[in-house]
Amino acid sequence: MNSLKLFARRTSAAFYNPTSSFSPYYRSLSSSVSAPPNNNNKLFVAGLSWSVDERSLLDAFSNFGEVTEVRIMYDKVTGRSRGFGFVYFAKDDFAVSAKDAMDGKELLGRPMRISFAVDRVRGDPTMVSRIRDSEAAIRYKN
DNA sequence: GTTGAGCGTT
Repeated sequence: MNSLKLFARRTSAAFYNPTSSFSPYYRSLSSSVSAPPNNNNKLFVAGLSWSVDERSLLDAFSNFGEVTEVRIMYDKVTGRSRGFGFVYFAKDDFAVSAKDAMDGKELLGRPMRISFAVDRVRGDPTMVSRIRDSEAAIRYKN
């Protein structure tokens, strides 16, 4: 019974909508005190060409400010790129301007889709807000 | 020699 309710709640669109009172983020929005689900200094970069490595990703993003770390996710067995990665900036402003400039731009022939990274939480599946990043960045500011 | 939406390690 309870597990059924939980399933229904988690699969509802309201659960994933931070503006909904069904969402676990609703309280943090109301109080604007808790940690935001989005990191404004970490970028999630998807749509990467298989041949893009961390070096070329760093080169592409280091013009916008200090990049503290770059990661590309590789397949455990084949060792090939999974086509997405993360870029960590020293400041939020760097990430914001990098996203604005690079989102949709091509790297090695493929357009990158960039958004602000969400924190992965142990256990639960990662929840990605369905609202636009630009909107989220404003909404979750501080 | 392949594929193409996505939110990850210690």
